[in-house]
Amino acid sequence: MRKKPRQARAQRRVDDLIEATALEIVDRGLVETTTNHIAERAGVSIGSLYQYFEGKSDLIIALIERMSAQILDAVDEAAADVLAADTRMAVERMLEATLVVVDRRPALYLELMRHWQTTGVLTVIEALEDHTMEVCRRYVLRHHERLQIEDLRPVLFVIVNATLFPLMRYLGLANPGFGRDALIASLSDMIAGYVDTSLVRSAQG
Amino acid sequence: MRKKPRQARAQRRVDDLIEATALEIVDRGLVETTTNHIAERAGVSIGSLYQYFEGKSDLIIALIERMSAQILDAVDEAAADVLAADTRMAVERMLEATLVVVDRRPALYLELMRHWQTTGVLTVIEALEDHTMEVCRRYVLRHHERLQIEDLRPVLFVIVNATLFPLMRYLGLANPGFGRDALIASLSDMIAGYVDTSLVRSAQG
DNA sequence: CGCTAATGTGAGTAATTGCTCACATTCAAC
DNA sequence: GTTGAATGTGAGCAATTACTCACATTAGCG
Repeated sequence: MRKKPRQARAQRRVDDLIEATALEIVDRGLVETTTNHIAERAGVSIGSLYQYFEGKSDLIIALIERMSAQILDAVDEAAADVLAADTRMAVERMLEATLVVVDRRPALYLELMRHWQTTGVLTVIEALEDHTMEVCRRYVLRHHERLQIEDLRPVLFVIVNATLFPLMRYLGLANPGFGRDALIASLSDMIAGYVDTSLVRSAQG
Repeated sequence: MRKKPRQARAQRRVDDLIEATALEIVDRGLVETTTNHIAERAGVSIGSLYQYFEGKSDLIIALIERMSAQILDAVDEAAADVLAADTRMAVERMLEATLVVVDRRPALYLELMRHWQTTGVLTVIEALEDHTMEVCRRYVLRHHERLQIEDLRPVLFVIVNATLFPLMRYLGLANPGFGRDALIASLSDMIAGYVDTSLVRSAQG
């Protein structure tokens, strides 16, 4: 951000610009969204936009940071309830908690996820990934007697990404052919089966 | 494609343009790649480019179709060898076969995968997804006595996407922190655990 | 009020894009 | 060789982009 707003009026401008960014992204798509359009939609002159933001990606980063904070909160809240549960229930609860947040602005989350490799989006995704891995790590350590895993890194990587990406891919499907519950059930089965069976087995062998 | 090349010279032009598209994508990135740059790199005038291609996305589609054909061949070849094997081995072999193809032009595959939601890329991804699902379906049917699954659709969806995306995410990491073998092993464990344990169990229950 | 800093404006610039079209060259069949 | 179709050229147009800057307005404070 270029300059911090010192008056309430300026803070409102900044908020309006970020909200307009969200609206434009939903309507036009991330790539076609331009600074001029954002300013117009926010009812702000293009000059003011450049007073507070470096440019398009700066605006997008500000937007995503707000959104990811919501997801992180939801994940943490769910994690607290779930640390003692069995693996399948834990995964299911975490997925559902995430989807509650996403459901508030599904089109926006979807369009951003479509371009998850864009600078800015990726940074926040990685933070989310790290955070989720940390939650998983805590879960595994809590259940260390049951779950004995030599190298956690690839395991956590697979668990997080094998959940996150099918989920977002599903959300992008116009005609999935099966319900969201079936997806969550399948994912939970898979992760639980992986953690509870393969890992213990490979730790024994 | 706008007009089909009738002479050998024109066919060479078309090939050069597609190859130049690949080179430009690797050097500049998919978004920054422009028709003018592609034409210049191919040593072809921009006018000729528009004689054979509608525009940028048309070129990209042509490129990706060539690439996906290679992967589909590799998948089919591996599938034939693997239908009788146990689940873990089957998954491992399929992943390795895919990676052999990707390793021929890793930067190109990576950059395209980064933008997998782009029109054109997505179409080919979906074809690849469908094809892989069909291979999985054949595997499950072959082992129907061992694997009894009620609704295959969500299961196959999860299997394919939980494998494909972590794999491509891994390839995009500058500093993964663990080896490719560890990734393949983890993914194979997960899928095998899912198919061999959870599914059979849920079919019994 | 009067004054300064903060805030706001939007026409305009420079750069880049996709793409066309009038024209030049080459091929292949006769 | 002639002729017509296929192929090739690239200057340049129209549209769009990010972004600037000279100037106007407003807030806050004595």
